[in-house]
Amino acid sequence: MAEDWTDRHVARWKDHWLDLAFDEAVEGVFVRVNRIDRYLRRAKQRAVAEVGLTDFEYDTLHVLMIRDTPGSASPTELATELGVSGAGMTGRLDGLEKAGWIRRIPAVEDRRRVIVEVTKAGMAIWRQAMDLRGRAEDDLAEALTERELATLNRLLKKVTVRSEEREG
Amino acid sequence: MAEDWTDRHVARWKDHWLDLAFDEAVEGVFVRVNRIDRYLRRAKQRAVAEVGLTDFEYDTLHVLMIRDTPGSASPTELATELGVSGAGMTGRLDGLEKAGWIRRIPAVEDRRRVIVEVTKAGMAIWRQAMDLRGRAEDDLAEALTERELATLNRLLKKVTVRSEEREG
DNA sequence: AGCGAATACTTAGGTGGCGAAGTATCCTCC
DNA sequence: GGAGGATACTTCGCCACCTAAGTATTCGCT
Repeated sequence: MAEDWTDRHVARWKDHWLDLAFDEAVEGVFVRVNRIDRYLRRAKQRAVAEVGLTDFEYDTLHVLMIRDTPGSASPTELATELGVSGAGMTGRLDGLEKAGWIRRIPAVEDRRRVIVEVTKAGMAIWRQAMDLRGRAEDDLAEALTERELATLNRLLKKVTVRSEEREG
Repeated sequence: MAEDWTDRHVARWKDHWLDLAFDEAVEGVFVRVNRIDRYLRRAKQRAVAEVGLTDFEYDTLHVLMIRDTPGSASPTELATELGVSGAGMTGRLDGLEKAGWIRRIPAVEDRRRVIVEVTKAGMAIWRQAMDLRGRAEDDLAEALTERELATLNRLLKKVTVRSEEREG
C-alpha cells in the first residue's frame, strides 16, 4: 500500500530523534487513531455547518438526544458528558434556547433544578445533521471489508477496555 | 470480553433510535477511535501539566520539534500544521517567547519573515513531556499482542489512506 | 426545628482563539 | 522602475470557555 501521512511522520521521527526510544507500531497506531478522529471531526463540522448549526450546538443537541432519556436532561448531566464546565453549559443553553432548539423547564420536585428539553425544531435539525454526518463515516468504512471492520472493532475494543480500566 | 462504554452506547442507540439506519460495526469502530483519542488527549494533558506546560504550549513545541528541520520554522508553517489561525499563532508565540522556550529571529533574506527557534530550555522541557506522554501510550498498547498491534496498524492505515484521498 | 454543609445553576472576570483589517515587505509585469 | 498585487506577520474586536464567587434551595445532624 502507498504511504500515508503517518508513515512519513514515523520515518521523519526515526531520522531525527534516534536517541528517543519509541516503538514504531505503537506510534503508528495512535497517530493514525488521531488522524482518523481529526478527519471525522472536520467532516462532522462541515456536515453540521451545512444544516446551520455550529459544532458545539450540534454536540449539545447530540448528547441530549442519545441519552437513556432522549431529549431530556439536567444542565449538569450535559456538562459532564460534554466535558465542559457548568458555566460553559449555561452559555450553550442560552444560545440553544434563543435559537428555539431547546427549552428550560423548572423542576417541580426540586426547585434548584432545571430540566432541559429538546424542541421539535431541535430534534429535526439534529436528525438532518446526523444523517449527513453518518454518510462521512460510512464512506470511510468502505475502505474495509466487513470482515476487516469486525476485526478492527475487536482490536479497538481491547484498547478501550484497558483505557476504561485506567480511568477507573 | 466485558462490555465497554461503546457497547452500552450502541445498545442504547438501538433501543431508542430504531428508525435511524446505522451500521453497528461502523458506529462501534468510530466511537472507539474517538474514545481512544479522547483518553490519550487527557493523558497527554496530565503528562504535560506535570512538567509545567499547558496543552497548547506543548503542542506548539511539539510540531516545532518533529519537523524536517527540527527546532526551526516560520509562524505560518506552525499555524498550518497546528490548525490554528495566524492570529492565534502570534498569541501562542508571544507566550512561549516570554516563557523562554522559543525565540523569534528576523529573517535576513526576506524581512517580512520571522524564524521561530526553540531554545535549549524549550527542547529540554519538551523532551521531559514526551517521555511521560510516551508511557501512557505504551501502557495502552500493552492491551494488545505484537501481532494484534500489527494487524490494527494495517487496518487503521487502510482507513487513513482513504481519508487522505478524500482530503485531496 | 434550625443551622451548617451540600447541591444546582447562574453571574463575573479573565484567557485562548478566530476572522478581518492593518502594516511592512517583496514580486510581477508593463 | 514604479504601480498593483501577493505574502508574512501583527493588531483589533469578538466569542466560547474556564475558574471562582454568588444565589437559591435542599439535606443532614443535633
